[in-house]
Amino acid sequence: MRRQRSTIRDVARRAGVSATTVSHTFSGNGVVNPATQARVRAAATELGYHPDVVASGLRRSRLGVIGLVLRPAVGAEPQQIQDVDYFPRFAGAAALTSLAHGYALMLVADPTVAHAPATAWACDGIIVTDPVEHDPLIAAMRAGGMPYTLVGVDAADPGDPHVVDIATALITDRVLDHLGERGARRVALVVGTDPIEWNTATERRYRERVPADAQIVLRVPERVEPHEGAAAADALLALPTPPDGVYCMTSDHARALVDRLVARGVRVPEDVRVVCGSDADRLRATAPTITAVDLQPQALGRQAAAALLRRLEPELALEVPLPEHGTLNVRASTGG
Amino acid sequence: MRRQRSTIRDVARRAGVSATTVSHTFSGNGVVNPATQARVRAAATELGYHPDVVASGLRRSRLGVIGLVLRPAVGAEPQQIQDVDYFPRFAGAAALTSLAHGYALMLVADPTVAHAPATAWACDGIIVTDPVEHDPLIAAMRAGGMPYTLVGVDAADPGDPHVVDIATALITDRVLDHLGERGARRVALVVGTDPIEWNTATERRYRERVPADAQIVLRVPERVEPHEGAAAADALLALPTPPDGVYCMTSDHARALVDRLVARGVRVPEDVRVVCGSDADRLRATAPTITAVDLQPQALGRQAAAALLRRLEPELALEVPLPEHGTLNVRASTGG
DNA sequence: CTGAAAGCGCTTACAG
DNA sequence: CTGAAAGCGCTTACAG
Repeated sequence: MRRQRSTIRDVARRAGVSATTVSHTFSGNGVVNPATQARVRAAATELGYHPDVVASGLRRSRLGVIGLVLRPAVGAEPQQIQDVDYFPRFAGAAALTSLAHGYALMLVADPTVAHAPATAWACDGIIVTDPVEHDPLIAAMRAGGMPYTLVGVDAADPGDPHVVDIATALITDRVLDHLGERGARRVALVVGTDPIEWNTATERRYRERVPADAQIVLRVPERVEPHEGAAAADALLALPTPPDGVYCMTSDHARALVDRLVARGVRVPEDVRVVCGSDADRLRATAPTITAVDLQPQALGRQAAAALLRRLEPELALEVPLPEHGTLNVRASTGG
Repeated sequence: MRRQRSTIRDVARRAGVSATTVSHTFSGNGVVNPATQARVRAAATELGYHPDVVASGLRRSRLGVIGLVLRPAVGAEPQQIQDVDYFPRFAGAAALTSLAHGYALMLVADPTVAHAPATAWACDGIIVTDPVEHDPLIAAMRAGGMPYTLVGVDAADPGDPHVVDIATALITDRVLDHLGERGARRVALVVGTDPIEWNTATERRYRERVPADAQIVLRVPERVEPHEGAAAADALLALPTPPDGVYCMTSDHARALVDRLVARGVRVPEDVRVVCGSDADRLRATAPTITAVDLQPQALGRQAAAALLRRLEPELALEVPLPEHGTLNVRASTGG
């Protein structure tokens, strides 16, 4: 859709020089007589010339674009975007960090998905949140020599250094500690099924901390009707010894779960304390409000962009603040 | 940073055909014998070949990228991003709508800003939120033949059809009506100074609705220390007849303003009712919570992406839900 | 300091 | 149905 834009040759002709000289003038490479430069710049201004980033990107193999793969939003319908709280904040912060260093941030579809627009490969590096176990995208990026940064570790390759820490074990500790402090003696875990660190490492830590005979783990797929959270509540209440605390990872499940508990006459937090693993509007919008982990999406977005920028431009000195992992927004569902 | 990727010629050589045939196979243009196609695809798979989007973009003048200029976040430091609530949600929704139709969404710097990465021009069309009066970016896009969609109207050119309606007058009416219902008889407007529709059309409507001798308008720049909101509170209280209602556009000003009112012993909402023009976390996070306009950023993001996609691909049949303009999140600052 | 020429990887008339 | 060739707009050795 670009069209009648003028090219480097138009400028060269108008300034009475070669395309090389125009290129040198704008890129700063080579040496150009200041007077000549002035002529070139004048001609460019008159013609409204901008160097074509696509052409130069093709030539130099450097586009000035960072790709961001938001998983599992990919492939989902716009209406289905899960974490309205997490993903947009993450992306916004990553974008601003990138822009501040001369890179645009492009939200791309997972290129390993069928029929994905190939645009995904038109970037200098890719941020992936969140990598899944044995991620085909990671394999493809490695094979293609595409620099990347992962937010959360690929369980199949914990040694990969290009990972931004999401501190899942620490967060799990904080949540279990908090539930314990608020009087929970028997805590159930309601966890998603996407094979991402956030799920798998949470369950692993839970099983390390909770005695085997007291473990209650319910796995509920992320992309189901919200009332599955209600079904989880029913399942927990149907146990011989129901839990008096629940750590529920996703916000829509947590909301539905708490609402069902209340509807069935269970007192929250007196009978059951609940913490959600990801903060969201719906947790604070209606009563009882639900205590949640602040995953610090903006801090993580900055971290991820900075990590990738350091890979792309090693000479860049980038300082970004660390996330305050394990921050809890304490609300009514744990007594305050 | 792309590197040892294989090219169309590698595939052609391996499959024993010409580059033309490979191109035809992947693009669907031209006619290729199915058996030949199979050979080509096999060779491509073995080599891990992906068509290079940059090269094809250069040739076809179509990249599959929609640009998004977030103004006035541009040029601001990452830490300064104003509307953590609005912009990320808008961008997230626009991105998903674009992806669903084969376009990536790229967050770009305002290309009219000095030293902006030229990447901004490497897209098929641009969404601008929010255009400023006499926007140089709009002029540049028109001159360059870049398709665009504006979110909010450029006051200098109200006839431009490529605008997503943000319904500022209607929203102003709803806010003033609400303040009136809650007992405000004398409403002040605290408005930003960026020359965008959101500010200018709000003030215009306010002046249409409020008798001239009762108008109180304070203009406070958007990008100042938050305590300027407190200064606005002081200024209002210093008036001979202080207002009993305030419509304050930005959330950080509104938060500081309300906190100062309370600190000075003014009762909110009994003495002064306050509505904020843009919802944000800080309005609902601490007491007194503040009533706010839900600007429907996600609906607007979808609208904007859809409008631009229709321009880029006229044959596309795109249905996206309309925003529910004028929705208020009613909170303590107007009595509940 | 300046320019002619080759080439980045692809697409597209055009000829066969 | 297939391929040779030109060209998208730029950059970069290289020669002068």
